[in-house]
Amino acid sequence: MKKRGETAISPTREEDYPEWYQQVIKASDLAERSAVRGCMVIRPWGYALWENIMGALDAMFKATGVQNAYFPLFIPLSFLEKEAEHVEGFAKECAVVTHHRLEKGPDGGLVPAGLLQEPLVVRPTSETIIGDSFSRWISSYRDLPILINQWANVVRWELRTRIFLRTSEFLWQEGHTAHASAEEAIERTLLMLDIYARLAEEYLAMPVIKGRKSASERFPGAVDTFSIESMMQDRKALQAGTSHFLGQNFARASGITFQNAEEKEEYAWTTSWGSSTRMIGGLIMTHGDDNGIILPPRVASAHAVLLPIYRSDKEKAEVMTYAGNLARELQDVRYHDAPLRIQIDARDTGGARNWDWIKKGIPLRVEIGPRDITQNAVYLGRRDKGNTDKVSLKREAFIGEVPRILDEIQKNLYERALAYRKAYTITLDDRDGFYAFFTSKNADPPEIHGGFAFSHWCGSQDCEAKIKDDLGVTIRCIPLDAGPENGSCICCGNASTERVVFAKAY
RNA sequence: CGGGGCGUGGCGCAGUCUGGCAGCGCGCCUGCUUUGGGAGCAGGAAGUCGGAGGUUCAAAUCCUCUCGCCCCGACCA
Repeated sequence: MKKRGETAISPTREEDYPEWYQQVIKASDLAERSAVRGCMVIRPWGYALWENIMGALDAMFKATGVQNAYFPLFIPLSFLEKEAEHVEGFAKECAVVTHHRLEKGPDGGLVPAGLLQEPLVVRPTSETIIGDSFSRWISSYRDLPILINQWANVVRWELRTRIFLRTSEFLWQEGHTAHASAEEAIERTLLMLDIYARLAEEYLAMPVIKGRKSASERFPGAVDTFSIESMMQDRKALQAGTSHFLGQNFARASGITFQNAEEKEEYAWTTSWGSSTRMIGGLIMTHGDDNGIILPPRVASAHAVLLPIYRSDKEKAEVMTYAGNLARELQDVRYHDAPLRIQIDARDTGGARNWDWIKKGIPLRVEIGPRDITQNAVYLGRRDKGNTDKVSLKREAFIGEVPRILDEIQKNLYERALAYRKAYTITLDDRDGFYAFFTSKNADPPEIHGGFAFSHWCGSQDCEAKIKDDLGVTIRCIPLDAGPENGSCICCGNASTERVVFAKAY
């Protein structure tokens, strides 16, 4: 690792973005690779972040009537087979449990024994097993809607993993609802999409585009898939949450029926929606800089760290008392209906201690030394500003101002990310310009290039596939807030009625 | 799963071509001196050189096999 270099993280984003991503996670103590292929260990600093994300989402879900429940990790193979498209979508990445016992093998090691009659699939998602429950819970239209969420881990046996963005096991929430009408189910699908957008924009400070997926990007078995899409600092798109209208496909597969008011039996209309630890990857790539991650205050693992500065033992005692009292007072301050999260780092490691917290992305660093005690003040550094850009504030004023300062940081991060996205979002109507936009000037390694292109698409899967083959660019979504507009397809030139978002994607 | 690259103390790396005591920087531990922007000096701990097998008097280095990681591609949240 570079010491006393220009930046705390090496390489920089510019030099090697994927490697920067790995290094920044390592340097921030968010997570690390594990002994198990493709799986990660989420360390306390990262898990606290996830807990805050969970807390925010969970409250929003519950405010719309959703209840939490828990379903088994194991899914009978036969359940997965019930929905044809669904099987096809997930079959390749399923982990399968075939045995239930270990025995001593001939060479002293343990070998699986006790073959299961029916193999169990480790859930890649839970539509089928939850559908099984729904089929028994629902008999009348009076039982509907049913609005369930579970916080769980899922396993998808990925060929290529990237920490937080695509791991074989990941943590997520999956919501599953059943309704008496298609309209109500669609309304729920879009409502949950809105909640994901709110989480991203208000809590993670990540501007997103809400949209509908093209048929080829749809969830296996869904009638319609919606997503929120966000631009990372390498200008690739990251899908940070998805919401699916499943029509009656899964109801049919799982036998979820109800008797309507006219005494007729009908299949229910279902939805599912999910968001995962992948959002943490998005957070890192949206806000991180060459000195580490930058945590938005609303979800930050901690809001402020107090850094006592002292020479003698006598000074240390005084400074520690001052810091301890300050910490207690700060913990009584409410920030968005919760106490401030405060840490004290009393390590006697000089300036290196500062850099640790910069790399960890904590919003506020509060230095407290003898000088501050004399002046009844604190010396404040902000992660959204330069590392040496610090100000002295009177103690009482600081305590009163913290929520406002945190909100200002939150806003700055959002504005910065939005400005970045705007700078690399382009409306393109000519094919050559489109190809040039998505082609790097350097072949190996390619520099950071491209972005989001709003272009017309005729709706043909052939055009979509051609652009993907030629450029590695896909349709991220068909934006919901854009109205119809006549134009010609960026690929084939045929008539088109709307613009879609093209980008390279994670 | 195909192509490329890389595995050497916690992190970053040199050493491999041309076999000969396992090294460097940072971090860590102890002591002293320091301290408002990555402190200095002295001492110290920490490695089955990814793993297995082979060649050799001798292997981090050569050969065979294998595992893992990273990048690109296909697939996916």
